[in-house]
Amino acid sequence: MSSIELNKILNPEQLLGVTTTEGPVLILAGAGSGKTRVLTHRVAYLMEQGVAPYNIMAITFTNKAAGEMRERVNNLAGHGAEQVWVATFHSTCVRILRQFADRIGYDTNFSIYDADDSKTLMKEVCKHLNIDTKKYKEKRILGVISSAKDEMINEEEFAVRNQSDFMMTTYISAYREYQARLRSNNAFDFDDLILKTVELLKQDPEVLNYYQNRFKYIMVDEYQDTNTVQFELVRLLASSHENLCVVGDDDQSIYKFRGANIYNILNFEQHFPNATVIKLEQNYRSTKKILFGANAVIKNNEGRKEKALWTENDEGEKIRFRQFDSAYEEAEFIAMDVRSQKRRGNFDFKECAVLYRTNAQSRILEEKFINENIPYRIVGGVNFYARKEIKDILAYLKTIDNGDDDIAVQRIINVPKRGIGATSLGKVSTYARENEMSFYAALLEASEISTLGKASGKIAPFVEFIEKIKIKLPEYTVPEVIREVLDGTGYIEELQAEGTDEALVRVENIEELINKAILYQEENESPTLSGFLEEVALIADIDRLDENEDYVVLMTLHSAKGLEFENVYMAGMEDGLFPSIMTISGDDDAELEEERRLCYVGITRAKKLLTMTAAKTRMVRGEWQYGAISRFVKELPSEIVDGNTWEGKSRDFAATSFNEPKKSFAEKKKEATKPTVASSYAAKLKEIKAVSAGTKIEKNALPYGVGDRVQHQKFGEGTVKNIADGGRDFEVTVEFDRVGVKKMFASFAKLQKC
DNA sequence: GTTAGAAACAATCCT
DNA sequence: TGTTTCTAAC
Repeated sequence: MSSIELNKILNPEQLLGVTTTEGPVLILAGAGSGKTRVLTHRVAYLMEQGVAPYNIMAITFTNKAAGEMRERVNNLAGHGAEQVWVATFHSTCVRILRQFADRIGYDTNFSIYDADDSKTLMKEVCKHLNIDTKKYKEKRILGVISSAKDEMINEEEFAVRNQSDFMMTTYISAYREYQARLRSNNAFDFDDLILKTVELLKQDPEVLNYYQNRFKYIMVDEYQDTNTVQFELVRLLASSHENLCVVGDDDQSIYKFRGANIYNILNFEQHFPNATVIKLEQNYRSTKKILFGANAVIKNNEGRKEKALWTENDEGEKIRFRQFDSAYEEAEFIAMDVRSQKRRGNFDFKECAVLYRTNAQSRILEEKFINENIPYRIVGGVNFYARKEIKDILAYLKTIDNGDDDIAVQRIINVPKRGIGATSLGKVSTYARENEMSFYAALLEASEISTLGKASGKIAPFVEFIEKIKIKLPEYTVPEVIREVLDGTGYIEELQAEGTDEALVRVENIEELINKAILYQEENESPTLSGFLEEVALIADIDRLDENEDYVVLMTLHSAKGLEFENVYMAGMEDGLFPSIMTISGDDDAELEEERRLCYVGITRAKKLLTMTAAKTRMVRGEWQYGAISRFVKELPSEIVDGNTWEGKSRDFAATSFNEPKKSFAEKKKEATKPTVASSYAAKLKEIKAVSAGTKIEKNALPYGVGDRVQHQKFGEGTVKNIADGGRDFEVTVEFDRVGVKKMFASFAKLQKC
């Protein structure tokens, strides 16, 4: 692709961003200005200029962004593009550490601890150090440690800096002990992945040299979100060639709370005095009215680089605003409006997104979406991989993979119940500490531990079970290891015996984990257990979104960054909720400005239609809360807003055009179906065997038939009247005891035989 | 050692 | 309101 051709598909600023390959470049890319397009074309352009793909690196924050970039680069650049290093910060560091962690005293098959594991470890630390957790909450201590790590302060440095402050002594010792235990468990927490990589590069010139030579051209996406230690990582890698291109938007900096340092972008030109600065100000995403609203809101912020986004797009519809008496009605309106938009052919479900400030708001929305039988997907809240059943299975895998990981071993030694309680565990722990060995190593010698008595007999079968799998590990695929664990523990059977809705959802989640493992096994050239564990450890909920399926997405405003939707709802636009109470009550303007940037991010997600809603009352933590209309709503110019109740009498939304006409129930149900393949545990096991045998996966059968009694999450029990094959899915007719006859697609209804 | 039920407590947003 | 931790009884 020559620059003449590029000329046609890129505007002059974008073109400059693509072709300015040498030296530091800062691209200030406004929302919807085509930054991904610039980055991907830049990679292709570099390759065309003769740069080896092997020497190009692109770093993002989420796997989703990395995946998209990878796909687009592959399409654009073709052969050799797969050698370009496209990865998130965290997976980049994991890859480096898997290679060289032994140089900083870890084993290369280390575990990665998520927030949950870290908390468990911190509890042990507090207990060991006799820290009063009423006074110093584990979470608080972890927060202090995490912030320190973001600022590149390790435990020694932390001690030095705070030695004169006796209020900090507890934190100092907790940090020390926590790190010591991570080390002996051969584990890194999330922050460590980056901090330890930076330490490795700093203390080992050979390794630094190796990567500096490899990464001759570096690109960083969402640069406004980088924290101090991430900046240092990038700086180290780029310091020999200085071909560093960063792309970001200071107006979309919304991660101060996790250490993002906005000065990384604001002071880029000071860090790199010879930097080229390029501004992308033409927006290709939103209508004029939406963009006008976004600009009007963000201009109330002071600490920002001046820019003026503009667009050639249509004028568009006004931004709708509606206030309701309760959050209940608000949610109902959104669900009905989505339904109505779909019915009128305006938007598919997948073109709609509901954004909110706090995860707690999702529950009531979810309820209404289920009632309306609208397919939806909630992003965030409890991360899929943080669910109990998933973590249990993963803990087994970690135990098999890294026996030094005490947290994993202790998590599952008594799951399912083996009659090994806290007292026995304490004895094993003591023995392990006295003999300076890992917990698992101590378990192997359980019969030698005199204090244990007959409890050692209960430990033996567990250890034998793990050892048996370990021996066979080389011949197993990852899904097979999971199957061994499930078979050997009876985990699924136990859940099925329980029979509650919740237990059955857990079974489904395990099925999804198996699916993930199958996919991993198929798509990787050299699949390993460590590799799989690493992949799932770094997966964020947002990464699981699939654009091919037709569902409405519900998520926080934070999760929405980087995404775009035709039709966007911003729910809960109330002072006290958004902006949140702590930013209003505190007198820190910077915090309010960050909330405003968040609002800006929300508005600019919308392409065609934007609707803001508020509730006068909502239930928060068990008590009713009254909220005035958000100040951000009032910052919108009234001429582009439809339904601005704050300026006069409230308007009845029922009288406006999006009130939907009556429709039959059957039609409604039909619209809310989700075309995926039904699944069952038995079918999943069949898949595992199929994959292991190298054969094709077949379409699954349903675990119930006509005449069977089934259970639905919302509608309760009923009898199956009919099952029709609808191509990719089955359409099931059920007569429910409480709510009558309903037709639904099997994969969406998630019916369980009872 | 396990379990159920009571009491305490919770403060956004996330890799 | 929803979740986690504590307590008491099996």
